[in-house]
Amino acid sequence: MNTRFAVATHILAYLAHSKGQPVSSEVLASSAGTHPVVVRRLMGNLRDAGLVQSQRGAGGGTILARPAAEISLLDVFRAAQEGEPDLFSVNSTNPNENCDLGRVMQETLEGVLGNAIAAMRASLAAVSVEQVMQELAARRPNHCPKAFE
Amino acid sequence: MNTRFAVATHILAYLAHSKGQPVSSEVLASSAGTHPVVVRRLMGNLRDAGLVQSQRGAGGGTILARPAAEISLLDVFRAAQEGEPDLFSVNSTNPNENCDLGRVMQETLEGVLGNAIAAMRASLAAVSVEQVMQELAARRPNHCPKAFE
DNA sequence: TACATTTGTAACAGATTCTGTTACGTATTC
DNA sequence: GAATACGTAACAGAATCTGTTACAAATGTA
Repeated sequence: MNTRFAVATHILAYLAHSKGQPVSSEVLASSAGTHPVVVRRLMGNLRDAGLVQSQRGAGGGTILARPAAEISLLDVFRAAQEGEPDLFSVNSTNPNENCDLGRVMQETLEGVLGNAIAAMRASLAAVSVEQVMQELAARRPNHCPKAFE
Repeated sequence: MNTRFAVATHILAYLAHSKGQPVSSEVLASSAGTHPVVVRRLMGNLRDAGLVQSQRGAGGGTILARPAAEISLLDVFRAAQEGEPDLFSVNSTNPNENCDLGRVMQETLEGVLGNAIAAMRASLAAVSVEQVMQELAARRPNHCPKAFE
C-alpha cells in the first residue's frame, strides 16, 4: 500500500482540526512529513472527490468541503487511490494465450476475495475523519504544537 | 498486489490436480504463464512454509506436502508474501522527526484497519486449495489440455 | 561411470511505480 | 504591482517486480 492513504487521512484530520481556517500546502506538508507538491497533487484527488475546497492567492489554502463527520475513510481511500491501479485486484501474468486458464484463475480468486474486500470497505466506511481527528488529539495531549494544532 | 499469490495458488491447484505425481517447474511455468525460475523461486517459499516437497534430478519435481484440503489460501498467501514488505501495513512517510505524529497516525490507521484485515484473513482461511482446484476444473470442462490436466 | 534431467540460487536487465523536487503559469489579496 | 499560494508538468533517484541467463548440486538411467 502506498503512502497516499495515510497522507490523505493526515491532511483531512488536520483540516478537521483547524475548523474553517484555510491551511496551506506548505503547513500540511510539514505536518505530514512530505513535500508541498505531494500535498497539492493529492489535493487534486480530494478536490475531484468533493472532499475539500481550495483557494489560490495570498491567505489561500484548503478547507473541508463538508463536515468531517460526514467524510468516511472509505471516501478518503477511494479518492486517494483514484486513477491508480486497483489495490485489490489479483494480478496474474498469463496474457492472451490460446488458453484462458489465467482469466478463470483470476475470476476464481476475485470471487474468493470478494467477501473480504467488502468487509474491508465496510470497515473503512464506518469510521469518519472526525473520529480519526479526535483519536489523534486524544493520543497526543500536548506534543508537537507545530505539527498538529 | 503482486502476482505471487495468483501464481502460487495456480501452482498448488495444479499439484492438487496431479495427485502425487511430481511436476517440474517447466510444466508449472508453462501453465501459469511465467518462467521456470520464477516458479522455483516461489517454490522456495512454499517449501519453507511446509506446503510442498521438491526432488532434484531426472524425474524430479514438486508434490504437495499435505492434502490439498488441508492447505488454506491464507497459508498460500502468507507463504507467497513471506520476506516481502507487509501488504497490509499502512505506509507513511515521516521518518524520525522530533514529533511522533506520524507514528501515532500509523497506529491509529492500523487500529482502524485491524478488523478489516482480520476479516480478510478469515475469508482466505476458509477456502482450501482443493476447493480452488475443483472450481477451476468445473469452470473449464474441456479446455487447455496442455495447461491444466 | 557418464550423461541427461531437474532443482537451488545468484546475478542482472528492463519495465514500472512511487516519492521528492524544480519550475513555471495562474489566481488572489493587499 | 508585489507577495502569496495553488495547479500542473517534467524529471531524477530509489525501490520493486518480473523475466532471463548462468551455473553448481543432486538424482535417476543407460
